[in-house]
Amino acid sequence: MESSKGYFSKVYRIVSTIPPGKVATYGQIAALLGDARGARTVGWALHCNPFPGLVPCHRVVNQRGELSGGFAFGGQERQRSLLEREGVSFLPDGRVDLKRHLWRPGG
DNA sequence: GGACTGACACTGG
DNA sequence: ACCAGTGCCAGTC
Repeated sequence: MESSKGYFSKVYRIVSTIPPGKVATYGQIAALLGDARGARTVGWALHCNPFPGLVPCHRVVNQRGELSGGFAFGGQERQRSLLEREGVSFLPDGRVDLKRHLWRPGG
């Protein structure tokens, strides 16, 4: 974990702290890292996600509640299925209801 | 050291 | 609320 890429490891750690049934935005994770402007780097770190299963990247969505592309876990449907199984609700638009499932650190 | 890339966020219209 | 443009950061070539 604590490899040369400390930044990445931090991302994986924070993402792994996201409880089931909740979703966090890249900006939120970046803010926890201390770099609210590093939202892009966070997404990239998840792309490099060397530990799928250990890092629930499927719980990480963008500010709009949209899931990642179709290359994440084998398709958006795969990601959506995982979230639905955890109790996450989806809007008719296919987006996550951040109003109900937005992860609140400390809350 | 410089340039390009990438699963984003913010601001303005 | 949405779309388009801009800025940020770390990693790789």
